Amino acid sequence: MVGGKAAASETRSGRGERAAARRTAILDAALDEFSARGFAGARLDDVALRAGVAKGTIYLHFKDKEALFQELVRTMLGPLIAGLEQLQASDLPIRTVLERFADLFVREIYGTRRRDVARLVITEGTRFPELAEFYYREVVARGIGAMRAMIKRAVARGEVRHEALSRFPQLVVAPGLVAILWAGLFDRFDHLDVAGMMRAHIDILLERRE
Amino acid sequence: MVGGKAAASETRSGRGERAAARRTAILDAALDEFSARGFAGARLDDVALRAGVAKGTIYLHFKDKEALFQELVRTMLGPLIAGLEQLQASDLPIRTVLERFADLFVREIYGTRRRDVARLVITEGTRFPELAEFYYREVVARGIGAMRAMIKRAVARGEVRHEALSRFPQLVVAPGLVAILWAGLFDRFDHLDVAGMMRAHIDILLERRE
Amino acid sequence: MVGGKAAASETRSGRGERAAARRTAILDAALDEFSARGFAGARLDDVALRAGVAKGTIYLHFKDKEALFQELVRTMLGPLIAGLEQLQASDLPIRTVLERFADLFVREIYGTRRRDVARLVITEGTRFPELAEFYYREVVARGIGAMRAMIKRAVARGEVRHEALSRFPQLVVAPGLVAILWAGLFDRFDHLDVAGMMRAHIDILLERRE
Amino acid sequence: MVGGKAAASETRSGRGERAAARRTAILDAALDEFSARGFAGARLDDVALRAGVAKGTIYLHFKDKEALFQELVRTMLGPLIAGLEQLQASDLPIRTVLERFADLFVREIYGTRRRDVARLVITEGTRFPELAEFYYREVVARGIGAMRAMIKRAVARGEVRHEALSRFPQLVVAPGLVAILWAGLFDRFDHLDVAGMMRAHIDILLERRE
DNA sequence: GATGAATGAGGGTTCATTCAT
DNA sequence: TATGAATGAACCCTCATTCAT
Repeated sequence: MVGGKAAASETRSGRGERAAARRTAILDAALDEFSARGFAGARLDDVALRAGVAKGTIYLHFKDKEALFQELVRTMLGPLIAGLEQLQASDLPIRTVLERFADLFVREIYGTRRRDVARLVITEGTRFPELAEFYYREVVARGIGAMRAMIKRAVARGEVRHEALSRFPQLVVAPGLVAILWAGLFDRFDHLDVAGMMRAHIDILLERRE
Repeated sequence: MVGGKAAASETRSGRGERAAARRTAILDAALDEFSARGFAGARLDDVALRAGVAKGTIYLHFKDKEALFQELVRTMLGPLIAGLEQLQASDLPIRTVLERFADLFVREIYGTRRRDVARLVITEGTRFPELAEFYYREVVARGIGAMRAMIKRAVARGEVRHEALSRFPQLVVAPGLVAILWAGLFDRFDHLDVAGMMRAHIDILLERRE
Repeated sequence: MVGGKAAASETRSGRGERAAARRTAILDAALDEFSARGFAGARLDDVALRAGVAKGTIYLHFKDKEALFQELVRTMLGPLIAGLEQLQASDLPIRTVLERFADLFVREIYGTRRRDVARLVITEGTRFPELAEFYYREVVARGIGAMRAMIKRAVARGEVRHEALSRFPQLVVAPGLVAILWAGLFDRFDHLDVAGMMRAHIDILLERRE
Repeated sequence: MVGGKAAASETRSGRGERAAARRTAILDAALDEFSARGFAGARLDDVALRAGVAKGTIYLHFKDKEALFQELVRTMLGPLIAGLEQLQASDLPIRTVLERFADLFVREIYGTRRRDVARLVITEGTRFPELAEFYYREVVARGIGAMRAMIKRAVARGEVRHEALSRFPQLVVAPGLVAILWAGLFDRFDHLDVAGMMRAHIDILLERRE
């Protein structure tokens, strides 16, 4: 993404710009390597090679391997957290909310490299207890809470018939997890039409029959 | 040398019995360590310590670290594959099948150490392409196929209204995945009633309302 | 000192014996390297090479580079501390005490590898504050105290005329320091007859004229 | 380019003056760092930080880390060498010479940063053979020679009774070494009155009793 | 001259694997 | 068979040195 050879043509761009580009290149490369080999299995040598920088350069931007990993996650998933807040407040019909949610998921996570970051959170979470805790507090607990509130309202309005769904909002997001894991493990054998699956899922939750 | 000094202390249990016990102890210990630290992060030193054997002993039973990991998975999940076959043939009502399936999952996977093995397959699958392929072929493809066949029959019988479900049997097992991942990541913050969730899930799929 | 080739002929010697021999070989090699290059400059690779072991073997015996250094010092100078206690109690004529002291120094420190260890304490002490403190408490403070007590007694008996000497017992041991430092820095240019210097020193302190 | 934009801000102080100030700042900072961590342990990053210059600037003034070290020593101890020559020629009473010598030591070395430089020569001398050789030739050999000559004269005059002292002039300077080393290692535990010790030392050498 | 980002060789440490006992 | 000391390749990280700006 940021090639060494391009330096000459970048004469114009300022120092900070180049530094940011390098940082991004390192994060990109790190995502590739962590995804392919996991945190412990990834080698910073390979990250550097892939990013087109020297090994030492990584340490100009990140304190150590763990910081690189954590910043990778924060940088890429952080912005999504803000987006979550809006859903909570919305008073739209539940179908609209779920469709937007599914659409957001497919376009902003499943369809981007964030999918791999999410996979990393899932697969490495156990080894980074604070990371798991952070995501529980900032994303999961809030998301589950918001979802539960919306479902309760939808039940009250008669939009949702399964009252039990409010006790297990996890059921709403379960297909998203399956999509992310399937992509990493089995998509090469059998491609999964995630958008279609999400639509079917919503139809089932809301009892629309074909 | 055979039948030498050690004979007296071997009393009843045969050599093979002791060897098997050791093998099991190593697999048990390996599961603990791999679960806690991942494949790359686990140390055979710790596995040996936990198993109560010397480090070298591991190599008498397993070719190397990777073989230990693969055999751990095969040993613990293998028997389940056989069980899967039976479901396929059954001609019971879909609700009964799903309830048995959920029950089986909760008792035989979620409630046992197999849960951790399943987690390992999910979290380390990417680093073991053949493992992923093996599980795709032996478990996932077959399971998805069987599930799809059953759903189609159920749709034909009018037991299931959502025809799209047969296109995405993944939706049926999605909560199982959530349960396994939740247990490893967030259960310490917020315990999940998995059996309850599975019941709610089935009710939603089959449109029973409370 | 402990050659790898000799292994075959050591079949008889027990495991612990070999381990001790290796430990000694590593300490020997470490002393050489630390003496030649200082703590920071010494490479464990070279220590291992010189000791005839693999680099990893060092870590079977010592936690890390610093522990190796500290144990080197403790192992080699520790026994001397015990010897110090005896001098304190003695009621012999001051000349006898000083002569024995000088003799002990020349034979047990200056004439052995302990000389290099002592040099290391002096040259690296600043970088190992606890080491410096340990030696201050265990060796220097006690030694100075014992020396002062003996000098006071000697002054009272008329064996020593310079009462100020009891205020600065450091003057008694100063030539020992010079000897140790001279050996490391200048002996190759100009050999110093340490035993002779110590005799002259005592004569001066006790005012015997030739 | 020469006499360009910077000219205005340079007002009175010439370019050379500023360069010299920088050089001095670097040497000062280097002394601090080398003293605290030794040659190998000191980081040029820290030297630059402490000197208030960029890391690269050090290389405008010194070829490399070793040159910085060597120049530090030469710059600070060089002037003393000249002073040594005078003593040799003097024909004053030995007591006067020794008192001046002690006074010079306390004021010009022990009481200044030269004390730390001297410590460095002692502690790092082994790792810089040419430095050790240089100091042997320029300082030690000459100093010892001058001292010996003076002592012989003093013996001839009857000022000194211990003829052996001329064989071991090291005994005259030994307390100076003790002072320098004590300052770095133990002064924080037990302060040493160096001036008092030097006076006592001279009294002992010259047999004045209290 | 001055800067500080970038480099990459080097070194401490870990750990899977081997093998003599 | 079982052991665990020994090995050494591999990897993270540091830091002296360079060089484009």
